[in-house]
Amino acid sequence: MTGTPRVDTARLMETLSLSLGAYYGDFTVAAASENLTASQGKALTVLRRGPAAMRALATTLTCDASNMTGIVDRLEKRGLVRREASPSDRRVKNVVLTDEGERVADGIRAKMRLTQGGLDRLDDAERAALHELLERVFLTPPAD
Amino acid sequence: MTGTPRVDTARLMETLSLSLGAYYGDFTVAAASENLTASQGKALTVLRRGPAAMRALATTLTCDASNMTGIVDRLEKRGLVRREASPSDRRVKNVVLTDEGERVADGIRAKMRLTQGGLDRLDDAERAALHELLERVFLTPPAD
DNA sequence: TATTGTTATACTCTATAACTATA
DNA sequence: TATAGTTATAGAGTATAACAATA
Repeated sequence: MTGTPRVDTARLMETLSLSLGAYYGDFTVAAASENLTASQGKALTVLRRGPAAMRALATTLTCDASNMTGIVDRLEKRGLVRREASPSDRRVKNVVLTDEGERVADGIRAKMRLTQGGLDRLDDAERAALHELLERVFLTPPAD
Repeated sequence: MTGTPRVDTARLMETLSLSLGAYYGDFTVAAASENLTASQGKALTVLRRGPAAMRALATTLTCDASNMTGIVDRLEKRGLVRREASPSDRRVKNVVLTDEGERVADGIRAKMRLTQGGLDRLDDAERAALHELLERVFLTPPAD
């Protein structure tokens, strides 16, 4: 058997770019339906994994630390997160998702209809394959 | 054989979020190294596929049409794109990549080291599988 | 000395609404 | 009437540089 035709890097990057655009568009619409910007929604999504210091949050969102102040300010004003002083290091402030914030974060994911619908097209084996391939490509630290 | 354990939707969405976040971070850093914002880099990437009207560009980038004016203004000022009057409809302006713009767009993709390195870990069959899965999930119109 | 979070600043992105020139 | 592109405007994101508090 000849198998599937070879997919060169340029084509794969193009497909990744288009896929990301579709995912990000879906996410942005879902966040907007909760009256949140994409950055605010992204911050909530990250915080679903647990509390994080301002600095760590900025690193995860790949933006400068100074940006987090305004983003967290707006989320805090809406009662979606709160700042907590770190017991171990008085310079550090941990950002924690409130119950309302958790509810909104769940709502965003639930509203990502295009992505959910796309994933529904895959059977169990395909879902497992996609999961593993993504982990290999993006979430494995470089051998170095 | 029991096969791979089942990957539920929540877990797959989480991995997608992290993976595409990594891709987007890689892209943003690459664009910044060419002194471009992510939106400007995205516009160049889209234009690599061919000229596009302002409106079509806005639709592809999922932003309001009014935003394109400023983005294209800045790209044009740097000589990376140019506006061309459409011969068929005098209201329409087609945005075209200049040679310099094409060079810069290629440069961005070449500098996405993390993504390229990640893709290098896959063999031909795995690359083909990833490509097909992404197309199925994100680039196939909903059955409706 | 180095680090955390904040502030001040300047520029860019973003949506909404109103305008113009075409169709 | 409807559509393409632009302008004006206001709010939000973004990086840089400088600062106070703490390590």
